[in-house]
Amino acid sequence: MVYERVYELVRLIPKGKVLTYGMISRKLEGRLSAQAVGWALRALPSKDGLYDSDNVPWHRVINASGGISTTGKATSDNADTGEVQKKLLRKEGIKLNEEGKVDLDVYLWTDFYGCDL
DNA sequence: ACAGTGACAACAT
DNA sequence: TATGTTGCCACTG
Repeated sequence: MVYERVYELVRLIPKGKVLTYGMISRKLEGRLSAQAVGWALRALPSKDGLYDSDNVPWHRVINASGGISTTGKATSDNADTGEVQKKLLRKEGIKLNEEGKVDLDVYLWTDFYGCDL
């Protein structure tokens, strides 16, 4: 399953850093569109074995503007994901600006392109 | 096999 | 600056 590549990548994000969907997409070199990266996380089970919300820091993945995309459209097992994500980010020391966005200049995981997978 | 369904991004008004 | 449009592609039933 291609989604698992995304999960593996997300698992490598250091605490206190974030990545954007587009960056992950580019890292996977066309295997997956930015949108598909989002779908992968959307499909991430809350607790179901190898890849779940316990060992995949999905909250460190945000959109190109540094914002949270979950939009409250969540499924039954992930209701208020947007708020949860903000909380988790703050817990890791990531501060959000007035618009509730992450400051990419500060928290973006720039070494990402140097890491291999 | 087929259609519906999405946590996005880049570009064009 | 703010919307609209288009390309995107794996997963599920």
